[in-house]
Order: sequence, then structure tokens, then C-alpha cells
Amino acid sequence: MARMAAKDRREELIAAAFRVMVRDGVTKATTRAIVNEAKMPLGVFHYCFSSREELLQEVLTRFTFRSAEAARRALQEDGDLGVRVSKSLGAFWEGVELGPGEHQVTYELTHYALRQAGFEELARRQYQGYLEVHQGLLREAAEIDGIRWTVPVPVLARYLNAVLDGLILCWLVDRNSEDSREVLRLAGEHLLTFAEKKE
Amino acid sequence: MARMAAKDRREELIAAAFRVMVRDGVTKATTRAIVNEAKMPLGVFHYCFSSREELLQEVLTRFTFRSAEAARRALQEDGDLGVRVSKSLGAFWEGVELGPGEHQVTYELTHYALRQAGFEELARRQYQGYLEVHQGLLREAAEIDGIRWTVPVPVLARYLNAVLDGLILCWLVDRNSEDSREVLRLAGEHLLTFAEKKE
DNA sequence: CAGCGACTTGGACGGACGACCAACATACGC
DNA sequence: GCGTATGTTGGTCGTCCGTCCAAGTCGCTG
Repeated sequence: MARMAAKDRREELIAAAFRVMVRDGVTKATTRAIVNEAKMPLGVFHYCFSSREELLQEVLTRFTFRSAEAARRALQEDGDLGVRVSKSLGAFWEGVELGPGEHQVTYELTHYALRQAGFEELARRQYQGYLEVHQGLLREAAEIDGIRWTVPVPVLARYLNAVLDGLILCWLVDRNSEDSREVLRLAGEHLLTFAEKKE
Repeated sequence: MARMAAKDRREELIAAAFRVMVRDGVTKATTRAIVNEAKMPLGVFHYCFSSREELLQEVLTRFTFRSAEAARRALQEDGDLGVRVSKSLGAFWEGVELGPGEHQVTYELTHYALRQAGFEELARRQYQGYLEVHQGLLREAAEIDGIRWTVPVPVLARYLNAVLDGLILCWLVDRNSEDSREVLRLAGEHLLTFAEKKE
């Protein structure tokens, strides 16, 4: 095998692990499956990571926030708050339907972390991160439009997170895109009712 | 061991498996852990079940609908639609906070089923069941109050399911009861805006 | 070129798991 | 009471897993 710095090999293994997880699920991402995906001999693994859990930790912290970007971009385009929220949700949903596996993995990782002694904190940080992203988007949107939210932003962020999270989960199972998009529309409209013009 | 019909032993094993899952997670519910919980010798397992998956299938189909009952009862009490919806959601949430493990297990089982070849259909039935329960409750509530929903009931059911599912998941991770209940209140009020007096 | 630190590799380990079985024990119909 | 169906048991098989290691290879520095 070509010689490579341990640091670089780590990155490739992390990426390979994520691919395996998306394709076969978190539980199937064994050390052997991962090095096989990365086309490396097994011995490499514990030269780069002290344990399998150390790698899972890396995956968990790296791949949980990729989906927010499209939503953020759409939110910063032109138009009034209504169409921007709508487009933002639509863009986010587009990402979900295009790459469902990534989202499925994040759920699996959450539940894995909740059960793994010493990993609960990681799950907590994961969702804390989600909520902060939503809060950030809500505050941004409010500032651009010069409105204020009539409900505390943390509550609104949790509401948004819940709807999206629950909707994705349901769609992952039954793939009913039509009704899902309708729910998305409902939630978006609901959100707008909490926007109030600043005096 | 006392002699017992295989049928009865199956039931005890299913119950034991569920207890193990609630306590330690689905992945930890190995054949050995289950028979140990049921205080039976290992050999019993494959006398009663042809495979571990057969047992998981039983667990999945049995323990997914226990939480809806409290909500249904509260919905059928006295009062106008507003307070009944509010109380129903409150009763449901009470159940969540009292027994979070059961809900955690249902998520784990869903993701397990989604990854297990030939089990996807089970996950689909699980969520189909959830949606039907919600639809039933919505229709009941509408009939009692003589209103109609201004949004198709399947969409409303999916919305309700998403909010609750997502909210539970978030709470399982960060245990923020205060904000969660606030979101629940928001969703309940939102629901009421879709109720329209029949002419 | 010698030496040393960084990297590579195949194989081996102990443990856990699902599944299986042969031998035995009990109940029940005839 | 005998035979068959049904239930019980402890042990074992093969597999897969995370982890570890010893021996080997490479490339740089002095």
C-alpha cells in the first residue's frame, strides 16, 4: 500500500465509514467493512484509531450538519419572508429526498449514542447543534425582514426541528412525498403566523 | 424448569425481550440476554422461535400502539374541542415522560426494520398504523364536536405524527420538558385553526 | 550508510453471537 | 402400561467481531 500519513488515512477511513453507514447502516459499519470500503488492510484501523468508538465519534460530529446549507442559502435570497421560508423548506426537503441515507444515518447514530455509555453527551451536542442552526436561521430571517417572533426563538426552533425531524422519519418509512410536502407547507404557514412587524 | 406450553413460553420470551430492549436497547437484546431475563435455559429459544428475527417481528407488531390509549381517553372526555385536544396531547406527553424507554425502543425497531432485508414492510405497517390512529382520533374529535377539518385528514394526521415523533426524539436527547410542552401547546393551537363549524 | 521513527501488513486472540442437536424428561391418548 | 408427541437441557459448532502484535518496509537525518 502506498505510504500515507496516519492523519490522512484517518480522514479516508472516516469518509469510508460514512459511506458504509449510508449504504448498509451503522451497525454494519464494522472495522472490517470500513477498511474494506477504503481498500486498506485491517491492521491500518487500530493504527489510526484507538477504537471503533473513536471513529464513530468522529463521524457523528462531522456529518450531522451538511443538510442545513441549502436551506440557509434559500433563506437569504430575495423575496418577502413568506416565499423565502417556503423556498428554504423546499430546498431542505429536496436535499432529503435526494439523499435519504444520510438522514437515516444521523438517526441511527443518535440512537446508538443514546445507548452507548459515555456517548449520551454526543447525542446531546448533536441536537443542541440542530436547535442552534434553526435558531440562527430564524433570527437571520427576522433581521432581514425587520420582524420579530411572537414566540421565544428556542421554542420556535424546537418546533421546526420536531416537524422536520418527524416528517423525515415518517417519509423514510412510507415515502409519501405528496402528503409530506403538504405538511411542510402547513408548517411553513404556521411559522409565518408568529412573525410580527416591528413597530 | 417447570413444564410449559411452547405457546406460553413464546409470550414470556416476547415480554422478556421487550424488557431487555427498554433497559438496554434493541441491539443488546441477544438470544442469551432474553432467555436470561426470562430465567430460561438458552435451548428454549430456538424451540419456541425459528430465529431471533421471528421474535423481533413479534415485538415490533405488539408494542407499538400502547401509547395512544391515554390520548384517546382524554379526547373523549367533556369540554369543547380546544380543551380536549389540549388535554389529549397533555395525557399523551405524560405517558412519554413517564416511560421514555418504550418510545426509544420503537424508534430503534423502526430503524432496525428499515435496514433488515425483508423487514421494510414491517416498518411501513408500523407507521401506517400510527397514521391511522391519528386519523381515527381526528375524525372522532370532529364528529363529537360537529366540525369538519379544512385540511385533508391524512395530511393532518401526518402533521400530528411528525410533530409528536420529532418532539419526542428531541426530548429523549435533551430532556427539555419546558420547551417541549410549549411546542406541544403551539401544535395543539395550530390544529384547532383547521377546525371549521359545519354549516 | 547507519539509525531511528513512522508506517504497513497478515495473522492471531478471546469473546459473543445465532443456531443446532442429541439425550433426557414428562404428559397423554390408546 | 406402552408409545408417541411434546417439552427440557447443556453443550457445541461455525462465524464474525474488536483488538492487538510482531515482523517487515520505507524514508529521512545526521
